[in-house]
Amino acid sequence: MNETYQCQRIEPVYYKIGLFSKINRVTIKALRHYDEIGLLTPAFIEKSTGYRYYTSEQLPILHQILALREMGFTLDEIKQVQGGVPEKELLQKKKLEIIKKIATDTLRLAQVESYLTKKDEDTSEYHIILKDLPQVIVASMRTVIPGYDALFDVVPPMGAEMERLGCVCAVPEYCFNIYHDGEYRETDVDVEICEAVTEKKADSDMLTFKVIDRVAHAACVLHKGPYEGFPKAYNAVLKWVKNNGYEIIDNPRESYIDGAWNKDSAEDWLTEIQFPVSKIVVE
Amino acid sequence: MNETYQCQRIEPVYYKIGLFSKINRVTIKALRHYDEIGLLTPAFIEKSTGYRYYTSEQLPILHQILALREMGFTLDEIKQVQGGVPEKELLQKKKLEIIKKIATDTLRLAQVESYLTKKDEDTSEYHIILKDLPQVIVASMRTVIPGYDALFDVVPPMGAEMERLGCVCAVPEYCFNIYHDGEYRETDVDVEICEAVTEKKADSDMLTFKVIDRVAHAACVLHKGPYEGFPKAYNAVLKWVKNNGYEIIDNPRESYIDGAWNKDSAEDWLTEIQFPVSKIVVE
DNA sequence: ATAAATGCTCCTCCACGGGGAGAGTCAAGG
DNA sequence: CCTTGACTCTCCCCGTGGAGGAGCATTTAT
Repeated sequence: MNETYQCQRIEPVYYKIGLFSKINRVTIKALRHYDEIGLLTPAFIEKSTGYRYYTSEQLPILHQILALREMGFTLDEIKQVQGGVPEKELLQKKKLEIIKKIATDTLRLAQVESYLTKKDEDTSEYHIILKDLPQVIVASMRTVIPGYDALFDVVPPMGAEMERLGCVCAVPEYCFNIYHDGEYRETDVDVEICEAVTEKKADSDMLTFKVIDRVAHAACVLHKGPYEGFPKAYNAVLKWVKNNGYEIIDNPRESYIDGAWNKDSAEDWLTEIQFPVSKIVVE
Repeated sequence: MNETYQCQRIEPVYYKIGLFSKINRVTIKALRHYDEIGLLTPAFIEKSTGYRYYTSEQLPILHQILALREMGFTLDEIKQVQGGVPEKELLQKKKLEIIKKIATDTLRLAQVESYLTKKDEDTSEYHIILKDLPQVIVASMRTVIPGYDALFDVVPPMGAEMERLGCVCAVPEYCFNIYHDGEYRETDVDVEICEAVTEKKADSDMLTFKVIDRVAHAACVLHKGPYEGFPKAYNAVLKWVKNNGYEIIDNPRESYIDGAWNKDSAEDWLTEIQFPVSKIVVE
């Protein structure tokens, strides 16, 4: 039989995998994969050779698979559709999924861009991350000090008082300051020094015990080096918060990790600045 | 040594993996994984037990990792950053990546939505996919026929003529019509019947041979059943094209896959409708 | 008859871990 | 000193959606 015009009448009943893949612009690998997972079984497989043979009846199924795949469905979801799960339901679900993905990507984009612009003016190495701060019980001492240096004078007595009351520090250790002034100031600073403990004790003149609620989202930055560098770190966080569509919902905390008590060089001091924030809802 | 206020002065030099994971809200699995791939090595690993011990010096590195990860960097890319590859470059690259991803997701969203609205009014099962139609050599016969039924009268003589000229059909077989009327009409239809062949022959009165250029993007839909159903299929494609931000750039093709020549029942006929399209660029 | 093209199965790889098995370690309390 | 429970270790399999390749069988064309 020659291969001339007859081809229009004599349909090649079976397509081998290579031809079928060319017709539909799908890779052979993919077709075999679909067979493997039972998504698209060839019309016929010759037992002796294992060759897969497809017919035009597989075309609509394959088209459906390709269409759904393009829309971002996983092969498993496509299988569900074939299994009779209402397509509409899955489409709705998928729609929400995509919307969510676009939202997170948009956020990422903003983040990357905020990094890029920050880099332009300032080569600092701040990395802002969002954290979830758990609820803690703290021993708290609120006082007004003449300046930041005075911190070193008030902390040791606080430690002594905690010992006297039999406090046990929480693990992980968490010691932080909250500044209650609405603005940055160098003198007469209204500061609250908090130390996480395992349980409440009776309040004393110096100390009060309280529960500090969980903060679902806090923009945090690690600052390495002496405390003079704090303003830069604060600026980095503030800029990030602005650029990424958050707003500050509470006073920031300074959490002391490494300091004079365990590191000789001020260059090795480590502090984390934590800003409770909340996503601004745009409508 | 008791565990009271002293904790502020006696830094636990080493954090075990569990504590370190709690402090930073990272899973233990992830920390071990980072160690494995050399992204964040613990400060010290005890040889006898294999326990990993971290110190506060790992904190900034981990923060950087987390920040970059949140921005969508892969661990490998983060490793490159640590290896000295300029961060800025990668950020730029990542930015473009994200923009691209948002674009495709937006497209997907449009597609899903177009499906959802279509489903509301019409339970048809059309799946539109984008294809890349390759360049082909065709034997072409352009003629005006009184009506669609007349197609069956003109195709057989065309086959005979092809045989006379010694044509060899291409594999995969590709036989399609192009309608040159600007609008839909029932009578005096200007149709061009094309059949892909392996090489050009001399033109005859009936046939001309030509090369049909590749079409980078064609919106395609498979129609199963008799030809009366075509309008619905056309509508589905047209709606899809509109909803997904494409425009039609050429006449549609009807590609015949199964028909009267090999299927007894008209319900089994299979035709693909192909619209050359192009993405509308929004600026 | 022989060579080229095509087909087959089986394997590893990608990113980012999750989940669990089975075993070894650490700290506190009795 | 012993137990208990919490913690840690390594090792292995699982998931996406295939890509890439090795090694071997089959078909097709010259």
